[in-house]
Amino acid sequence: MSNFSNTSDEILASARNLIMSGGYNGFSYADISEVVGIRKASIHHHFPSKVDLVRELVKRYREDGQAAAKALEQSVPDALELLKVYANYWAKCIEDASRPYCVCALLGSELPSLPPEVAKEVTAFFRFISSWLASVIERGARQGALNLTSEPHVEAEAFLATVYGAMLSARAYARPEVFGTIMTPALARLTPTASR
Amino acid sequence: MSNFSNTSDEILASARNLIMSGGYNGFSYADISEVVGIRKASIHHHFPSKVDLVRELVKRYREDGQAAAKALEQSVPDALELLKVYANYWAKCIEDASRPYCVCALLGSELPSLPPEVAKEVTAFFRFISSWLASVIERGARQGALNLTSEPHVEAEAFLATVYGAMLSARAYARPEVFGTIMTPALARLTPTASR
DNA sequence: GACTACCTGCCTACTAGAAGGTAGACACCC
DNA sequence: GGGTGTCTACCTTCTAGTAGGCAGGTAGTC
Repeated sequence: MSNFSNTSDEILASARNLIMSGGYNGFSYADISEVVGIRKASIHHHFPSKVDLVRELVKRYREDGQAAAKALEQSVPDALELLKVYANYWAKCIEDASRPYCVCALLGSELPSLPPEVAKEVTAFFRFISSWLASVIERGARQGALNLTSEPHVEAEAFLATVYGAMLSARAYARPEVFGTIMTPALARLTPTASR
Repeated sequence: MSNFSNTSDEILASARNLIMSGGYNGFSYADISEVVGIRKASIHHHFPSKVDLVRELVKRYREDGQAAAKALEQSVPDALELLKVYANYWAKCIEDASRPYCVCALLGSELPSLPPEVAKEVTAFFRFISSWLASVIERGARQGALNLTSEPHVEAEAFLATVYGAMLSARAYARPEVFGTIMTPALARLTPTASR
């Protein structure tokens, strides 16, 4: 509560960036030490093991997501608008290359080879994000703000899959705009016919 | 051309399985040597470096995909049916856990940290699969076998993203049936209204 | 105020094991 | 005899992780 520019936060931030580009086995304590400007041993002081570090990282990632979701629901009452804001968040991240990939998308695909403690957190992230989207979509359907063709939870899974698939495509082709190309019609499909 | 049960094929097959679960940095020559029952040095005889091994692996993966796509187009003339067969191939792979993930999906998400030679092959795979899907969808639209709401190449990107996103979700929740849950409505949406 | 004790964050120096890779020998086969 | 496939033995570099020391700050006690 005293130190302003917290070292352990810097460690987590650089680990996040490194995972974002190469996954769990794609970075080492040496990589972090170079970025943060600290010795390897000092990282172990903050996070005794690599599992501790990544577990904490994913836990916070989920908690931050949960807080952002809550804030978003209060500031954006319209469900369709909310989904657009969510999609747009990723579009911006990918386009300006600031956070061009979701940490959990990468860890999720590596899931079978991840240490179980980390895998648990990653699964928890996906459960959160999918149930949040389902609740948003369910509410939107009740209010007539969304045009659904399936059950809300199915639409939520489809929407999530589209976002994460679009993220992969944007990366695989090295063409950030692909994300928008895929998301625009996906959002149009959810727009009520009256306002279309 | 002489050896029946080719050792280098066995090496490639086990590398494929290992990459499928943990990505490029998630396996080592020692892992392969255990599976194949051969010494590390013998693997270097077939594939001098790890880059050689994975480059060849992805190249063949793409070539096999191209051959399968060609064969599929001849045996399944209807575009919608073809997309169903393609989706069903992955559904089966995920459900019986034989090949529960696309090698290139994993390598694609790790793209920025991959050796450039490997990255090139992975990008080539995505370019192939997306242009193949676009051609199938374009043909289907011309023949009235598909119901499109966007340009064929946009529909192709959306379809591909859905497949790969659904793959990730199935893995992230450890629930194989999620793949089908997402793909069924996606395919229904492409079905012409007359036959719906 | 001074002494002691502890805590925090960082350091140097080190370890064991795993990583990718090499050198060279042996056996088999055309 | 030359090519192919395998082996043992080895190398270098990187990996996560440990041991122990030191500086600076804080808190308690006389």
